[in-house]
Amino acid sequence: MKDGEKSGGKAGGKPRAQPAVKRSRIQTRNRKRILDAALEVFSAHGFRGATLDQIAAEAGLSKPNILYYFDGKEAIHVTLLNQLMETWLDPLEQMNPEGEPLEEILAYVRRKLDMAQAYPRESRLFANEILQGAPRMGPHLEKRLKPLVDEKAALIAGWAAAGRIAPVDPRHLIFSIWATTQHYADFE
Amino acid sequence: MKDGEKSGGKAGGKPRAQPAVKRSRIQTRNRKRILDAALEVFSAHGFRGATLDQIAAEAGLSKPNILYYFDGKEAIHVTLLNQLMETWLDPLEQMNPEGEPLEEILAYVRRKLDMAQAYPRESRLFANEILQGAPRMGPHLEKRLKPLVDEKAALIAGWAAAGRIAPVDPRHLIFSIWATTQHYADFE
DNA sequence: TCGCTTTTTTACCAATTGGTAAAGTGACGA
DNA sequence: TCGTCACTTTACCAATTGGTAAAAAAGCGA
Repeated sequence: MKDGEKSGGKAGGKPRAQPAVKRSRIQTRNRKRILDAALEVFSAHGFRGATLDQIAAEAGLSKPNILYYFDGKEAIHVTLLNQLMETWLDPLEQMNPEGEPLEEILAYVRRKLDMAQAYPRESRLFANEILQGAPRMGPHLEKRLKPLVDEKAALIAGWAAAGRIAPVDPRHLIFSIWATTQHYADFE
Repeated sequence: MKDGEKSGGKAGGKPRAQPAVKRSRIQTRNRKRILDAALEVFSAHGFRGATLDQIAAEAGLSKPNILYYFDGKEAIHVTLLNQLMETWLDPLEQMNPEGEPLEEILAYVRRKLDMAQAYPRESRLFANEILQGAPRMGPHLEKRLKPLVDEKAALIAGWAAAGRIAPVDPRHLIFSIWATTQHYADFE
């Protein structure tokens, strides 16, 4: 998982993603600048509240220049979301089926909390997207998040069934951990 | 707490709030329609994502007609927030200092959860506002929310000090209750 | 029914916003 | 040194959006 674009021209035109995504030094640098700026602006104002002008100003580039690197406002947002999805899911992913149940769960909470404090903008970005019903995250939600949650929920359910932890609804547990840690990020 | 406007013309002009807010049947009905529509639209799209046209359509009124009743988009939003603030704070307010500590806290959680499920739009409205840093709620936050939280936090701290409940940071407790219940509303 | 007030509509704006076309600039290999 | 291609800027647009002015249409008390 790295980009988020659907396709692209073949050669002459714009430098969009492609099976073999060769990127010049300038492209790498400017795409990074744009995504950094977009994270700042989107997380502060939400998708609709953010403007390309703000992102451009924050990135130190002109608006048309930004549209040279991305297909549009939505493409920037989608790219950002997809790129951060892995980081976002990582704490849950790391939960180890072989570990000591309670310890694993607490470690997960700790990782989530650390992340929410270390990356409040990323947290807000996701919170905002979820509040709007995740209109630009649908495919990825289904493909990555849901299977992962299913898997870990089954794991926790197994622990509970084996009497190794108190019986809880695993989904509710995961869910309230999200909610709490995310809100700590929201308030900084 | 009822309105949210700052002042208003004296007689002939528009029907804004005033020391003595006499409202005709039509005014009462249409203001209600507008605020209902605004709750729907603002909670779904956030402040900047919502448009007056959407609110007007939802309310079944024309845009200029809406601006006859409210000073502008922001005034509608502020009025809505202030009007719902009491409802919003009510569950916490009801926490009884004389009651059995654990029971009171659990009852509070239950009330919050009930409310989040019964009024998901209101919950989302607040969540959205908080995510943006509560730019249109500042004064009320300070004046109502903060004192109330201070009061109840002190209460919980007292219970903990007296050994009647396990020692916890009261603010964190209140906070995580908010977070969790609110997120249940976000996902419906 | 008349005359006055309240409410609603019609017809507009100016500003903002996402986006484009095309000309210009610069780096770099032949 | 020249041509080519990658990158940037300038100059625009069309659509949307919050908001206004003023005319038209209800309401309504006397």
